[in-house]
Amino acid sequence: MTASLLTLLSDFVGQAFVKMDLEPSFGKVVVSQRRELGQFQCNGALGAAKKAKRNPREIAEAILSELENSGYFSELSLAGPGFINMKLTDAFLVEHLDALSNDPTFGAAHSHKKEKVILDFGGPNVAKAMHVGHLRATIIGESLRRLHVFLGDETISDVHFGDWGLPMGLLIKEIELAKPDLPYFDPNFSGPYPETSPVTVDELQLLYPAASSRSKEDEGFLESARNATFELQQGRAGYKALWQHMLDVSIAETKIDFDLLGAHFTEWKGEADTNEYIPDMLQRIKQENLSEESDGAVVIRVAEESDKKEMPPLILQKSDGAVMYGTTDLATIEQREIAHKPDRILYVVDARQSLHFEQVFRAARKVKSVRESVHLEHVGFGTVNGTNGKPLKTRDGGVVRLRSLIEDAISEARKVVVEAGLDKKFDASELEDIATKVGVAAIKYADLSNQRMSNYAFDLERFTKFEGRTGPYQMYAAVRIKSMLRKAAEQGLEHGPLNLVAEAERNLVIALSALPEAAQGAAEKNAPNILCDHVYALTQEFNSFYHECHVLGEENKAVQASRLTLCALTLKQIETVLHILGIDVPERM
RNA sequence: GCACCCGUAGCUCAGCUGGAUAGAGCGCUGCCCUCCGAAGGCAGAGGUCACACGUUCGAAUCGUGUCGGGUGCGCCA
Repeated sequence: MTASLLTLLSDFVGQAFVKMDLEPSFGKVVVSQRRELGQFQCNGALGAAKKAKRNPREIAEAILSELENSGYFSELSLAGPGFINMKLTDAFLVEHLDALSNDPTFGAAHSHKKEKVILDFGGPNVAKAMHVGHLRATIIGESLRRLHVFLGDETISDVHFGDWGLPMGLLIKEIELAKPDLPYFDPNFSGPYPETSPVTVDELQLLYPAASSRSKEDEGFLESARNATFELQQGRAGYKALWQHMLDVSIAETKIDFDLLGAHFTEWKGEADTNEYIPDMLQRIKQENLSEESDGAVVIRVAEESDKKEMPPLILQKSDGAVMYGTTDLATIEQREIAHKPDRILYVVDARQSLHFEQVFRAARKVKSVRESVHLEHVGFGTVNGTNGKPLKTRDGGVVRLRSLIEDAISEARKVVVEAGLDKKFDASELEDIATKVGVAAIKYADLSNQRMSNYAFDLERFTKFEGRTGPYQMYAAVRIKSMLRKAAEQGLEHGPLNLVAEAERNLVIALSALPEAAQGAAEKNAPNILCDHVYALTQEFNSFYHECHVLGEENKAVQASRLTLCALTLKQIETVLHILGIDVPERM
């Protein structure tokens, strides 16, 4: 494995700072924002000067003379109040890239401390079809999962089904109203219960809204649903059997969506999986005097002296005896700690849940659910709005189903692909594969390239233009390289050692070298948009190169062989990053 | 009322652990396919970084306050 270029340079420049009794961290080198002045820059002299109360230009000059002796740089200059601009020799760039070409992570995993990371994302609910709200949870969560895999972490991903609260009681009672003769409601029925579900997933999706609105009008119905929830949690056989059916048909349905989006889960657990564990946990917390009774409910206080805001307690048990999702979340943390001993648990859930997670995390610390070192984090995200800036709705004001969203994008892609004449080049199945990949890539890139916490407008018309800064733009660049490499192979052209002769080639090498920092930054901040920026900068750099430097028509065989190597490496990196973003690149498009 | 998130070009958004001339896409104006795929490239116009004050040699970035938008605040998830 190889260290990243920027790390190497930063360490090297850092040593020069150390020689002047300054901290090595001032040596931080980044890709230059002013490319005409240099390939890389270091602004550390300014910060160091401030801290040491010295003259920044003098420090920079001393650093510069230190660097000059190394032979790594073809150009070094000092600008403004103390900016150091650097250009590396071609030999240095080539040597570094050679080392990188055998590293599947391009140096990104080199300095990464390996961890065991649990990602909790997806979060579908029984009976409720996945909707826009699940789009971001799934796309961002899966991307973070792939990022951690890329960096060498061990990952566990749990879909964490919403399958245990009041909605279950509401559904049970609603089904009882519709089909009272089913055996599930008869407490004297001794089984066995039917093997097939009495309700289809489509029926469930009608039953839940019906139950929900009924509960708002009919206090008695709500009361019976609460009671059914409690009885379910206590293990009433008929309810449990019915619940299992509902869960099974719901899981089958959500798998279709997750497959479409390429989300991968190692665990299909839900809130209900904590049920057996909860009594002991509550007992333990009570014995340790960490919980108390309040208005008939059992709560755990999580407010702290330093709080600026009001921090309500976490309710462990409602006054009717049933537990809520805060309790199952807490129990889930304990189960994960016992089963996996993770270093990190990430919850990719809507930002509106931030108070809830703060309560749960505080409770987890208070009752020592996990070792202190375990990092618990709510990775929130903003809402998906329509073009009017308000939450996305269908024309008649309903919830937009995730499935229809994806299908719309794919059918839009299908149109574009046909307009481009691809239907004459490829058979029906390849065409469909391409349309699917293009449509899904458009949605994913549009979502991931936003800063996580901001809301964004879902504008399918804009997403499906497939021009400019879009998923398909990146795919197109990759496909074009594939096409070129295929032709080169057909002509028997060999790849060869790097031999940089054009500025566009050097720029491309520099763009390639920036992946480790992008990947690590994305992991630290849980921010896939940093990787979106990186891959976009890379494809742009490649496209410039592509127009300036010909490959197949190049007469100098050494230059041609070098360019083939460069193209292959660029392709590999683009595909690698797109894969982290959940975007598949077809062979042709 | 209190807390959190957001306010950057006509539109949609990056940049926010302070650093040089604030970037991109769309849209707009021009170029570039008798050489590797034009879903592409090159160039141009377009900005009081919501506002005010403060910290600093230096602020879109940090602090305080104001305004505007979104969200949340005990028995739903």
